[in-house]
Amino acid sequence: MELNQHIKIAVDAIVFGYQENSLNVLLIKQKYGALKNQWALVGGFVKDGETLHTAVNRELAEEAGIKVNYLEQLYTFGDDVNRDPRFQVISVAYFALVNSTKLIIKADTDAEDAQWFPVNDLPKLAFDHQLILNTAKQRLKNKLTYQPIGFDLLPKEFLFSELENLYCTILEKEIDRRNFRKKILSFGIVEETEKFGNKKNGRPAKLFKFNKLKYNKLTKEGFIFDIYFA
Amino acid sequence: MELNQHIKIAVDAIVFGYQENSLNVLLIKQKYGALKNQWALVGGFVKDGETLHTAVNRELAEEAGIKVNYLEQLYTFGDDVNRDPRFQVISVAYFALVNSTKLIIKADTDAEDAQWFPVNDLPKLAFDHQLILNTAKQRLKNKLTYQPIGFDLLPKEFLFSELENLYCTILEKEIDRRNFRKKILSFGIVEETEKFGNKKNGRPAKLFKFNKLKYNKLTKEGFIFDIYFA
DNA sequence: ATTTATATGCGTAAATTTTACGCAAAAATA
DNA sequence: TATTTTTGCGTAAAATTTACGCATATAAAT
Repeated sequence: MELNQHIKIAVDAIVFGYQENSLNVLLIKQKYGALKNQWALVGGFVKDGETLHTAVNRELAEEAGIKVNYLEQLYTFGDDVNRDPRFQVISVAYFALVNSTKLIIKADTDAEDAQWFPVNDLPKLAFDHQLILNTAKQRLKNKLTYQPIGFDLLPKEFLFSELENLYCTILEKEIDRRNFRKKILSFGIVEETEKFGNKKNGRPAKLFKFNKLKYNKLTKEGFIFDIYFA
Repeated sequence: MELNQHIKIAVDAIVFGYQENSLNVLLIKQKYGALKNQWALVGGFVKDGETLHTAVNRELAEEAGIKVNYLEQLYTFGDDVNRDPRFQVISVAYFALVNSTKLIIKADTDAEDAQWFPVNDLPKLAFDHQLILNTAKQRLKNKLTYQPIGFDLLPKEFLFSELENLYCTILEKEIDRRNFRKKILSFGIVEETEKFGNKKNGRPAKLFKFNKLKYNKLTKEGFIFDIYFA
């Protein structure tokens, strides 16, 4: 077979975190190479013999040193042959969620600098990374309504007000606090703990936790997570 | 930059059609090459300088000679480095819908054979194409409930019973005929024509058509297509 | 010609879910 | 002690979903 193909393949990861009522994304500035001094998504070329999944996990470890709560393939970008000015590169983008309250970005990585940026206040990004990020934002917005992935952005135990704010912030919508709580609780996948959060004001609020096992069980029985608010 | 990468990139297309109350998929059997005498999805290697979109459209034209109603990227398969026994190949899979009632596929030429197969009665497929197909089936099932893509499998003008059967068949569910009709009509995106279908038995049924422009307009205003039946 | 079978088109009551709030309780602060 | 703030629970009205009934229009059977 004559196959003269010189296209290269890369993986990129959009890592979302949620801090102080803001949806943030992890960006990297590399020490060396083509991306020196430019903010970019975590990512790099796939190595021979490596799977896509291995490649993206390796990049997450090497460049950011983080363990994500959620990771799924987002989209493969290859409709602009000049998206990388050096040569033709197709990028398989992944979409990751972390509980960023416990994130410490290691110093001894390939990255010169790594920082959280609010998705609504980003610096100029390398290549077509802004397009990739927009796609990821849209996916997150959609998926939040039909899969229980919001929990992957919060600590294991959280307040209902935190969950509610996360939904309002990401979906950019007003949601009635009481109806939101009722609906989430009606699913039976979130459980009350004995602990209380430490907010300054108001009545002390119980901490809740997401029961993933219960969710998986219910899903097998036909349950469909769905929260949409007009 | 030292980049010694030998992974090759291909595109594959899962083409769905709907005939005689059956969801079918288009398969190709090549007479030469690595896929000789094996049923496989439409697909092939991406050429240097070609976009993914161009590549998949080229393959659809070359191998099947069809014009599809709907095309979207499905998933990129690259988590099994031996999915192609020859060398490491990553495949970007696309998902296509056609109105196969008036479709003439390029049958049995000297280079290949092309045929429709019911998705529930398939021959053994090449490589990991069965996995790709399963992914596509699941995507179709999901998407059918939240995007008006069922119309892309039917003729421009169709009977309500045809639309209803399509939903029942693909979702593998019983749906109340009268409630289904009411719900679809309530969206205001399907219009009655003056024409009637030619069924053998029963009261003559009006032909309907999908108004895509209206759908796009409503979507901009916040409308969300959604048909789920317990 | 009349009856029977089949599929269509419209309607409606009951059950369920969503929506829009009211309000008391538990804490911090003035 | 009063005020402010946030939480937690409740409930009535509105909207939607669900489960059907039934007349109608045609072809096929008698």
